[in-house]
Amino acid sequence: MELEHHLAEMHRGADEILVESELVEKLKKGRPLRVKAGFDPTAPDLHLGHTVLLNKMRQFQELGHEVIFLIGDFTGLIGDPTGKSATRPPLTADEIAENAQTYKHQVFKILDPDRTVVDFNSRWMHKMSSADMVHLMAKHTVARMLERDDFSRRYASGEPISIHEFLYPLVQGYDSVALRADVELGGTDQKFNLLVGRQLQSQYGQDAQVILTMPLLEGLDGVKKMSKSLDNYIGIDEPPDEMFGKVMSLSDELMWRYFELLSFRPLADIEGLRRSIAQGANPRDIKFELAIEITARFHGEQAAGKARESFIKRFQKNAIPDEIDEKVIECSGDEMGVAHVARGAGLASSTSEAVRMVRQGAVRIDGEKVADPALMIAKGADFVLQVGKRKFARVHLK
RNA sequence: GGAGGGGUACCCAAGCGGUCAACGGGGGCAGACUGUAAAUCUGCUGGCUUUGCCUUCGGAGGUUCGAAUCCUUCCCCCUCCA
Repeated sequence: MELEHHLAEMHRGADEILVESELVEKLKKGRPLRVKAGFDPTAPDLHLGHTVLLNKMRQFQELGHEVIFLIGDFTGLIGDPTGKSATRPPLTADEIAENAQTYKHQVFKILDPDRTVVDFNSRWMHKMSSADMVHLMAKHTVARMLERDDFSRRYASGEPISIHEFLYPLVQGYDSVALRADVELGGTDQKFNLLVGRQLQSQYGQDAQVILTMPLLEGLDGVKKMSKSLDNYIGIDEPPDEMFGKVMSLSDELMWRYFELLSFRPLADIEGLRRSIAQGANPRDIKFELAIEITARFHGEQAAGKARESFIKRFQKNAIPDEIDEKVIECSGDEMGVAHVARGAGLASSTSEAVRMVRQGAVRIDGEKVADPALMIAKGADFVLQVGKRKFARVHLK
C-alpha cells in the first residue's frame, strides 16, 4: 500500500522513470534513497522552469528521502558546450561561493533545508588525476556519444563539436558514482547524461541509479523552453506584481501546462477547472487562480492578493497601479524632452527607442497620450510616466 | 599538410562599387481589437544633442570622389582528401 502510494506520487508530472522495477527494489529496502539533481553554477537566478524539478525534489523529501542539491561548479569551469558566444570566462572561487549562496536562498523557498545536502562536484573532480580522467574517458566511446541527439544533429549538419563537450556527460555521470546516487532527477533534455550515470555506476561496481525525468516547462512564448537568455521566464525572485502579471499573460492553452507542472493542487481539481471552462467560465478567472497560487508560493498569500488587486486595477480599469517605482531625474536645464525622461526613468533602453515609442502612441503622462516626441517637460514637474501597457514610473524632474 | 566553401544587424538570410542604417522571413516591441491572452490587422525594430548627425556588414590596413561590395593581410568556422 505504502509502496504504491510512493510510486504514484513519484509519477506525478514525471516524463519517464527508468527503470521502474529497479526503483521498486530500491524502495523495498526501506532505507531513504539518495536522490541527486545537478545544477549549473553560472545561472543562480532560478525561474519557474527550474522549480518543476525542485518541486519533484521536495516531493522526495516529503516522502522521507535524502536529496542532494549538486552544484556543477567543476562542469561550469569547462564552459558551456552549447553556447555560441565566446568561451565563458571561468568563474572564480568567490563567484562560485556567491552563486551558491544565492542558490541556497532561492532553493529553500521550495526545498526543506534540513533535508537537503548541498554539494559541489569540484570536491571530487579537482582531486581527480589526469590518469583517472583517462580511465574515465576510456569508459565511453565516441559512437555512443554521438547517439546523443544534439551531438548527432550537430555532427550531421556540420556544426562544430569540441572534444571537451564529450567530457560533460562523463563528468556528470561520474558525479553519480562519487555520490553513490540511488536516483537522479533531471529534465528530459538530461536523459542522455543521466543514462551515462547509470552506465558508469555499473562499470564502477555500483548499483545503477534510477533516473526520473521531468518535462521542460515552456516559457512565456509557449514554444521554447523557459530560459533566461530567451527572456521568456518568470524568475522566482521577481516582485509579486511582475510575477502575477506574467502568469496572466500566458495564453489560455499554455495555462494548463503550468497547472500541470507547477500547481500543487490535486489533479482532480485541475480537471474540474477545465470542465468549468467548457461550461462557460471565463479562462481569465481560472488563470487568476494559477497566478495567485504561484505568487503566494514565493511571496505569501497577502502579497498575492495585493498583486491581484493591482492587476485588476491596471488592466481591467485601465488605471495607474498603486505601487510603482519612483524616479528622480536630474534636469540640467530648465526643461527636458520626454524621450530623455523616459530613458532616464528606465522605461526605454535608448533615446531612439523612447522617441519611437512616442511616435507609436505608447507614451502617456498622467494617463494622457503624448503626441509629440519633442515635447519638453519643465523642471520641477511631478508626474506618472507610462510606456506601453505595463511600464510605469512616478517621475520627479529635479 | 592539400583543395574547396563560408563569416552581414537578436536569429536566419539577401546584397557583391554609389539610390545601403542595408531586401525578405523569424523573433521582439508598440497601436487597434479583446478577456489580460491567443488569432488577426497596422507600424516600428543601431545610436545621438533626432527634419540633421555619428558608428555598423569577422579584425586590421589599402585602392577610390565614394566600399558590406575591389585589393592585401590576419583571425575564426565548415566540407572533402591526407
